[in-house]
Amino acid sequence: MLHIYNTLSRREEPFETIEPGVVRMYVCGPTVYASSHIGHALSYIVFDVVRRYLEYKGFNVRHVQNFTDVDDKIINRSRELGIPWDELSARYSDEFLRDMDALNVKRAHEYPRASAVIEDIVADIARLIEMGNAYPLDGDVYFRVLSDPDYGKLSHRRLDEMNAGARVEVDERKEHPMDFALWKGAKPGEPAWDSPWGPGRPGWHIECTSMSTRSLGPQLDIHGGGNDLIFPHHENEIAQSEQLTGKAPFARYWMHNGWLLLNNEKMAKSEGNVLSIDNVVEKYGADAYRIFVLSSHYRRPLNFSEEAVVSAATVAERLATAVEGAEVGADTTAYAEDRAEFEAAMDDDFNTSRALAVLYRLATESNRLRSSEQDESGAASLLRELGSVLGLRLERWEVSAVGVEPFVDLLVQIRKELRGAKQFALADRVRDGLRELGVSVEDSPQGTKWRFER
RNA sequence: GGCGACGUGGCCAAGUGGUUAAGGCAGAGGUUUGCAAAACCUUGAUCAGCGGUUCGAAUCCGCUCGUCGCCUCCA
Repeated sequence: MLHIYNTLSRREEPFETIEPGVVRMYVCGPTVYASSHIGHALSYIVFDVVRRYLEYKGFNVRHVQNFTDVDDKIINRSRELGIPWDELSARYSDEFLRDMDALNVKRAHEYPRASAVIEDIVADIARLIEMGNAYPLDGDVYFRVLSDPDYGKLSHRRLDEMNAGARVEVDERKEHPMDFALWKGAKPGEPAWDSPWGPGRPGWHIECTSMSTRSLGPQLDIHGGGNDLIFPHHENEIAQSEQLTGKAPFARYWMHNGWLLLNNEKMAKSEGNVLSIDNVVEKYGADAYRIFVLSSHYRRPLNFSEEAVVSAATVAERLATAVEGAEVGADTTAYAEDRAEFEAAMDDDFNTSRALAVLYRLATESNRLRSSEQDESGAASLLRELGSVLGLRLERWEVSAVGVEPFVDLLVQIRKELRGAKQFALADRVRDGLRELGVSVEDSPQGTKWRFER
């Protein structure tokens, strides 16, 4: 049985859904004001694997992920660039989807946008005011944290222990320093929507409440996001949602991934130490980055290093080699133990590191059988199947070098004739020359194969 | 100040009370190869330090040292 670590209880809990067989999963999406980086990629790969594994287990997963497309950072950036905010957010949300496709992250079933649900948000805020959980203030609206007796239960902090204003100056007009904005009154020139409290835009946290309840109902099975979202974002979502719907828990399992570090420091735009997704995918390949991410447990912080990703790229090649040319969809019953071990690892709060060890063993097995001229298709098929649960494509890397293939084929054919004539010096010159051009040539009893090298 | 994560062989990383501490990368040796490449086989650690609990600890407790994160920008 699947067990998931729940941030709320700080324990692993057996996974039981609200509705049998159905998983309602909401993952916090990006604020689309700039390119996403490989830290974001880590998070979405983690939740992609969660989804894929749940689907493998037979659950009908309903996966919703929002785009935050109205907020201060977007407004600021659009001013800097002189581009309308909606154009800017559309540009980066499109780019985000392309990046996710490149990483083989399955698309969510729905991508609600904050700007498209303003009416719902206004209605929810009005209701919170009506119930006494929120109060208007000079065109803004704030959530009254003291109205939620459980406030702090996710992050396990108490209001009186928190160091309000540690990073941001406290607005003295608020009733309580931790009260947070549901609605922000617009300053001149800012994007604004009409509301009972004057023109403005939604605060950050309320959009997730409005969107998740509209898309998935008042209660979720899984709510996920990065570690840093625990406080305040998810804490505030819980407070709003549970007060609003009167139903608790808002989400049964709160999952949070650890942070990606670069040079042992948090990867963040403000630190200036970010690597772009397309850059890494192009250089190492999507499988390599996924293997790098999945080789450690998702809740642990992970340090990005050239060496670790290169190592993952080597592994990706090895796995791809092991399934290359093998019959697809062969009988895997002989490998039931390997499958069971993979499932046991994944059932243990998605222990992908252990799960990968099963794939490595299958790769070795497949290669060994093949080289001893036995049928490797069972091992290879299971490797493909379990690999796809981890979102691995297991394809050799190909350059879209349009039109050069016939020339390479010709050179390889000529080299074959030279070898046949024992003209090894010349044959090696061809091979070395091709390698310098990025083409590796491999001889085997079955013939000669060549491929582009990264 | 409050809350939390972590320190396992050169590198990455499982394992959280009990036979020989998974696995991968790199390195070394070997098989194969005209030579290579790919593949396969073999090969290394007593778990940051100190003290304690226990018949028994990497695994529990305490302290020390070190690293990282959160406390209204953030996946």
